[in-house]
Amino acid sequence: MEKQSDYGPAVNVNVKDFSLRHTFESAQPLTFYADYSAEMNMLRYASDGIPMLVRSHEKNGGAVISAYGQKKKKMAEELVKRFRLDDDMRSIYKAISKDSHIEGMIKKYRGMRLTVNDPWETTVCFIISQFNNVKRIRLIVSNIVERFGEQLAYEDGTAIKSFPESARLTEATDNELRALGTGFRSKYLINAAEFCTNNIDLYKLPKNNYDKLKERLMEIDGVGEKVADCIALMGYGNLEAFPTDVWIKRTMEKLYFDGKKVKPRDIHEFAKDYWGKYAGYAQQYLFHNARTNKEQKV
DNA sequence: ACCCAGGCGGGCG
DNA sequence: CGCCCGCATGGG
Repeated sequence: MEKQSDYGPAVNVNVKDFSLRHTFESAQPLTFYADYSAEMNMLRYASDGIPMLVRSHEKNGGAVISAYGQKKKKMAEELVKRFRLDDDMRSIYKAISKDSHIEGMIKKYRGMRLTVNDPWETTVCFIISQFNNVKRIRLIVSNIVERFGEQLAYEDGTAIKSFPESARLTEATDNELRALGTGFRSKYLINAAEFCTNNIDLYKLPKNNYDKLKERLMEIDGVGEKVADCIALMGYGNLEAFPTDVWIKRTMEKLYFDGKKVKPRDIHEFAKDYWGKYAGYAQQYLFHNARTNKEQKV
């Protein structure tokens, strides 16, 4: 590893309540393919054509986030948007701290942020996520970036690839995608690439209208209720979304339904009443806690 | 060997 | 509508 300064000039952002490690480990789109070093607390990825190296120095409840790359202003904007640095975590924590369960999780994973990712990138990631596990999702998404991503370079020439746009993936064949490990999801990806390139503009969807946004996203092949919730939350930043996967279902039944089996619809209804406009944040803490406590490496 | 993983679409009643 | 099934793949 060369010196960080070889990657380009630095821009620094000061925030409270930020943990790069907890954010990376909580399995969100960027973290499926970005290169993270726990030792350095550092993330490498390219966003919107800009190669970035992000380091976070965290102490006493605050953090200095530094990005090294070639466009300081763009990088600062990227950091604020991607990691939701404008969120006042104190007030969000206060709003969702409805019981000792959530309080404990906030204490354990304080600083874990939701991320806001490119809508198309998020769509691909969560189509791949279905009937799959996080380790394999990381492998498959990384394979797609390596195979179809645009080749870019840091200031010192170090190579990095960006997430491929939908038009690029319309050129992919079923066999090529299956070779990357996508399995039965390959046809969803092919249909989604075509649809998102020619039939729907993901960048003009009503991101603040939760019901309408989900309805439009579910027009995409391979996108159902749960994946649409993930895209709404992590692709559009709609915090009302409460993705209910197997982990959330289990932990919600255990903590809030007296161990009884309930349907996702009941969980959604509960979450909306209980956590309201910040339900999505509660979900991410519940999800990460459930996975971490099971010590599942998958 | 068997079970599970950030589910979905299609078919049937 | 609700329910049930098959689906690729690798790790525990």
